[in-house]
Amino acid sequence: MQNARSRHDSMPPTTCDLGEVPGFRDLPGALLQELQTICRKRSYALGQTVSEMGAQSDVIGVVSDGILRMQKSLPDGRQHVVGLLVGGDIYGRVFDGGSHFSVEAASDAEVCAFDRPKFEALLLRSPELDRLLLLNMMSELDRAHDWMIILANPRIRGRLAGFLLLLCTRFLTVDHLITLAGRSIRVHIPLSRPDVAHLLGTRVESVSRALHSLADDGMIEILRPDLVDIRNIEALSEETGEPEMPDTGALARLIRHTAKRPD
Amino acid sequence: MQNARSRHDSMPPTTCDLGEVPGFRDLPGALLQELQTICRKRSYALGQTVSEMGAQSDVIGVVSDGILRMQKSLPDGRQHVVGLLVGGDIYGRVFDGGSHFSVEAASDAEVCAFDRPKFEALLLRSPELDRLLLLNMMSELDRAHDWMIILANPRIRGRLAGFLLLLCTRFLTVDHLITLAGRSIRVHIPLSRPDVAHLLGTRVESVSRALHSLADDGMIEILRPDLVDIRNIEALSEETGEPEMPDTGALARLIRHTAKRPD
DNA sequence: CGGTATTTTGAGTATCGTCAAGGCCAGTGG
DNA sequence: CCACTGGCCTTGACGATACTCAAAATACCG
Repeated sequence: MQNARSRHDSMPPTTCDLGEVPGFRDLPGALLQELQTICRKRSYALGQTVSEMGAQSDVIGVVSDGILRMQKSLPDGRQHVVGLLVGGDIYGRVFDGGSHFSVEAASDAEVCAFDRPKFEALLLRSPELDRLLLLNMMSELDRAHDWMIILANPRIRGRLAGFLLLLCTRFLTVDHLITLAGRSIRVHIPLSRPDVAHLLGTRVESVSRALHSLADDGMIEILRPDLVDIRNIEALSEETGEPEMPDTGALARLIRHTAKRPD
Repeated sequence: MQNARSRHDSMPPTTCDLGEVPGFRDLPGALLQELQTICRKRSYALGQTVSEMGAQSDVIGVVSDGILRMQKSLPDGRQHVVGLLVGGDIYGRVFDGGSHFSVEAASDAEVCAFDRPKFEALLLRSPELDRLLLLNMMSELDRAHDWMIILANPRIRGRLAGFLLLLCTRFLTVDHLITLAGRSIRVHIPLSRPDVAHLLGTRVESVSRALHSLADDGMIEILRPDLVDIRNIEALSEETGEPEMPDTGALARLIRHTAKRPD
């Protein structure tokens, strides 16, 4: 973690192009300009700490590329993942409210970092930015609820199925995490087994077994530990028991996409 | 559900006293006045539907008394609780963002209902109100994360312990849900067994067994199915495995409160 | 007091957690 | 270059836990 260049500057911080970031690109030009002036681009390598839980980092961040993970630090030193952040997502304790989690890079990632006081000042002056933040918060809350429903599945297989489907729907638009390979959906899992296990409330062995169990039933194919092909998304969806899928629309499109090719 | 008076008017709607509601009582007087003029008090009986998931209810609500539950409706008709709302909590799809859940009364409850367009207009003019909403959202998100951690506990006993502790810390300031009886904490569980079971990702039988298991170990005492005394909150806290408790401060105060009386 | 719904208990089975061992891969140092 | 180390993933065996099904007991309501 300290071996290469130190903490925050694997790359020299520069202004970043917010026009590229989903959500921000629709903001009025003048506001965008102003945001540009108070932001610095920062790059993080996989595993680097972006923001500590305890310390008041006084930074508001917007993910511009890659994936970050929110996690709560447990007193015993372990970390518990409570969510993932992708392009356009905002983190940081605005107005000192909530957000008592730390942030780590789940892949090589880039963020736009804002000085908190300046960001808050701008927030008070700009209804558009304020609204963006509010909506962001709301969808974050929605996603947390989706997580809860997945976690509430009594069977590991079901939880894992829900997890995979969540990755599909959430990361469909993002990056190179989801690709369509033939008539199956290729999903990259941006978490290590221990993290997945902890997130799903189980152990690594169970995750491994459940994953291979799904593979044995032909629903998925395991290409690498962190790369699986979904061959039968409908079966996977039924596996969750509760067809309460996040964003059924996107899922439906995916299904049609994969079903379009006969045989 | 339709047997008594119809949907929204068990009591004639009147203006409500926002000065009583936590969070709102600290708002500037002028703003409070303005809020008063666009709100209507509504009363709901236990089990009544406050807000449907699909329908754009065009209402922003603030809980003034009692407990509501947020829940997602599953296609198979069942409902999955994803959170509880108490005095001061805000619900409704502001700016049409997120919040795709329905709301039901978990007890007899009162809410202040705002007309959505008017509320949003006021929101744009008032930084204080906006900030209140944002902070509310953030703490809601935090709580969802707490739920996730509880749900991620591999053992039912642990999940149930976390659930009880969450009730303690969250409802400490609220209503008559938490009372101090002798040197133990009396907790009212505002959910039926099926709801608790579904929320914790298990079955009613397991909930019952886990509850009685905790009782056998002397950590709690079951007075009624929905009323338990916590006799040893520290043991209960350890039971969760992950001392990642929500709001350790309030918990600590509780512990001190119960520990103060020697025998 | 009876009827219904909810909660609890019981028995059997499936699932999952636990412990232990082995394979795979990357980084390290000889 | 290669053995070594450590982390991660997988597999196996066993015991504990939790789910399923069924029935009894309790609470709730008129």
